[in-house]
Amino acid sequence: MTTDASPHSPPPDTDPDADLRPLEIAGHRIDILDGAFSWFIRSLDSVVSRDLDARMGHLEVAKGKGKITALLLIDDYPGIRPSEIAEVLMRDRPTTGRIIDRMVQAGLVSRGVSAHDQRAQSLTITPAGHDLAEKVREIIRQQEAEFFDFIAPEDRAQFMRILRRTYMRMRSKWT
Amino acid sequence: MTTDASPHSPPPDTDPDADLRPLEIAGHRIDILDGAFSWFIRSLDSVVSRDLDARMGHLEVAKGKGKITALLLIDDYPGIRPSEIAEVLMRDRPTTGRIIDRMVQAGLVSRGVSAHDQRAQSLTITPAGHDLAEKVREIIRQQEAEFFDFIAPEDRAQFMRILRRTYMRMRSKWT
DNA sequence: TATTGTTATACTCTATAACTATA
DNA sequence: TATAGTTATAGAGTATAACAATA
Repeated sequence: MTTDASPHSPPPDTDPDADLRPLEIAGHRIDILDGAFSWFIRSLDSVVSRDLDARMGHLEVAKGKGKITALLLIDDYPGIRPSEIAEVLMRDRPTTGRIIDRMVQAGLVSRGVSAHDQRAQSLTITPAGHDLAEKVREIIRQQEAEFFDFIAPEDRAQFMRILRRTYMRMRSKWT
Repeated sequence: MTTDASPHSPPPDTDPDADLRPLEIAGHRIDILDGAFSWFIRSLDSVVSRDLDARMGHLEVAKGKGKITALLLIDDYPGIRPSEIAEVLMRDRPTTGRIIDRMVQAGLVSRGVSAHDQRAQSLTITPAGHDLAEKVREIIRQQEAEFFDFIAPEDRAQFMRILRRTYMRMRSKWT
């Protein structure tokens, strides 16, 4: 474990018992919440999303969930359908449709009709959309490197493994 | 696609390499997103929050983040101040104030003036608020037991440890 | 009859800046 | 001057049900 002196060195994490102590904030123990997976996941989400919004600045896809994923999917899979995007997002179709509406209006994506099914749409990226996708990918890489730098190197692989597992299992609950 | 003959059978959980394979959804690999902590945390949040909302039904504190935490804090710490709640929530004071407004209007919480500082408020729970807090605690316990049942027993302690660490480190970023 | 996607409605949360009252 | 909290405003996401068109 390196002790690379960071400019803003965080509180001493040298205490091996730190992981076992009850959480204390503003002088109050957060007893009930401590121990609840849901509370941590929801709290983490707020902070990560706020940081991401700040990094996205005023790009078309800032704010909310789903826009980034939808953009990158369309960029990677020309002809993908809204319902497929909805499946990845675990959102309903009205919500997904509105996300796509925006991107079409912003000139990032264009809608076509699927060759195989007249009901379905075929989504493709525009040049402007592709440029944005590249920018977004770079921002995500930066956030991973800069924002999550506090995750101990020895924890990274394990954290990612558990997150992936959790995500895949959650999908089955979603139906 | 009509060539959708590919078997949909997801990887059996028995496969030890499942953790290493790229994620595939709706027949598409989610390459760039796979590997990003932010994406998993944000996706997990959506599902957990939706499940929680469903369990909360039409209780006063359903939907959104912060209401549950605020209610439980006030129930546990009579006289707590809005700014302390804001610190736990990692939210600004306008947002926190509005959460409290609601609870006051719903008769769950009452506002007083701090004995030590005329500027500050002293929040206390009402009988109705206390009853609700008890219900909420039970719902959270149920969700932890039922919804997160898919987290492998051997992963639980480690996942919680990493989540707690991550949460505490994130606080320093919040400022 | 089931599926793909849209429309309409009503309810939320969020961010920012400007304001007051007290310390 | 700094802190505690409020008000005002503008912008966005969310859930639900009902709808049209195609399979």
